[in-house]
Amino acid sequence: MSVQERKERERASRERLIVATARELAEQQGWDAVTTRRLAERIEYSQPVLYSHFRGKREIIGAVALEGAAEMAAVLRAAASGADGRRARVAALAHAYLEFAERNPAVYDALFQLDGGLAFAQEDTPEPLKDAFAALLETLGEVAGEGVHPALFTELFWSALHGLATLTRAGRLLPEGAEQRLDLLVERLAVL
Amino acid sequence: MSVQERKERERASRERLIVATARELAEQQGWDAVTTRRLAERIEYSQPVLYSHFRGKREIIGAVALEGAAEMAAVLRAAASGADGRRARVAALAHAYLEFAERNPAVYDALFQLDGGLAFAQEDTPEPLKDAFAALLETLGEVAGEGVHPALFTELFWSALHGLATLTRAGRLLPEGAEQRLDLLVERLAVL
DNA sequence: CTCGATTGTCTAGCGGTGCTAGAATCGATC
DNA sequence: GATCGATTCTAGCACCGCTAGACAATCGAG
Repeated sequence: MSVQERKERERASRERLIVATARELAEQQGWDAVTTRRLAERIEYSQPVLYSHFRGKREIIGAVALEGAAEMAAVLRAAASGADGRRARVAALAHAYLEFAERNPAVYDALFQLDGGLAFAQEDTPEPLKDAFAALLETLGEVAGEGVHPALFTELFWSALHGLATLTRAGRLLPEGAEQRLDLLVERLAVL
Repeated sequence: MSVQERKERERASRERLIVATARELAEQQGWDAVTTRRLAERIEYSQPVLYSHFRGKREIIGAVALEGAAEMAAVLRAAASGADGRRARVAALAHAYLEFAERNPAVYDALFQLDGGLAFAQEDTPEPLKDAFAALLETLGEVAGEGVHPALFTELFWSALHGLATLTRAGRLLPEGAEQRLDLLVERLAVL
């Protein structure tokens, strides 16, 4: 059975290559540039090979999103654990979130702007997505305030971060106010 | 010169028809369904006619966005002026914003999710967009709090609303918490 | 009232997209 | 080394945004 195992390994490796290449191409030239033809060329296979791994382009986006969610969760936890005190932790978390969005725009788009065919806020939500939310919840749940459900507070705080991330990137907000907006958000929304 | 005037009127009327049809089609079946072919067929002209009015599809989206911005500004002002007291005004404004986004998803997408080729937060920003922001500012500027720049506070509050609007529509937030999230946002972020 | 010029609109087609049927090739097994 | 199943490729579909060039309708001058 070793032959079959080797084939499965190679297949899995090729799948990782597809996802990594899609992500790389998207970060370099935007998701519009990620066409099945270009992607196939970059991995040095023909187009139909992509469809033996994924149902379609949407699923490839979804795979990038899942990978990104796992990374984001790690980044958020690292930021939170590197700060002392509630206020500092929340500020570090918020800052890390926006920085992740800014440094990985294509991944952020895959997660929240594009249709990756992923389920959210329900039973069959993939684990990495639930975990990324959990990472937010761990820090934000502490500052929800009395009588406020931690998850609901986290949803609200997250929405604000998401709004800042997307509107900033779309050039809809004055760039010089970024830091002040973030301070204000932490100071006002969180019960410190 | 009456002939020329009539032609100009007819041309302007056809342009309105294009924008209205694009909007209608987008609300009915989503922006993906708004193709130049389908749009041309609906207005009973051939494709190239669209390009005698707009540089391309992006500009048509932009036209829908501008129309939507004007409507949104009116809706926001109406909501704010129909409430007494700061707290009620802010709550009414926020509620009206989210309701507009929910009831006009295609217009909201044209404004903030899709590329309509419009400038933002700078000199050459079209008037309706500046005015929609102004409508927010009129109510929110009052509750920025001491030492906080009203425009910056408005940007933050708007970001939170935008995040709630987009994440809600994408099914990323638990639907039953909508009202509570909104209450919390108003209560915490605004200085009442 | 006719005729040429101008304006307006359409047909047809370009290069691109996501995706797939069926041919061709590869490679493990006998 | 031949066979046969799994794998990969070639070629093509219907659709996309957009445009060149043919055509028709309209206008102004004689």
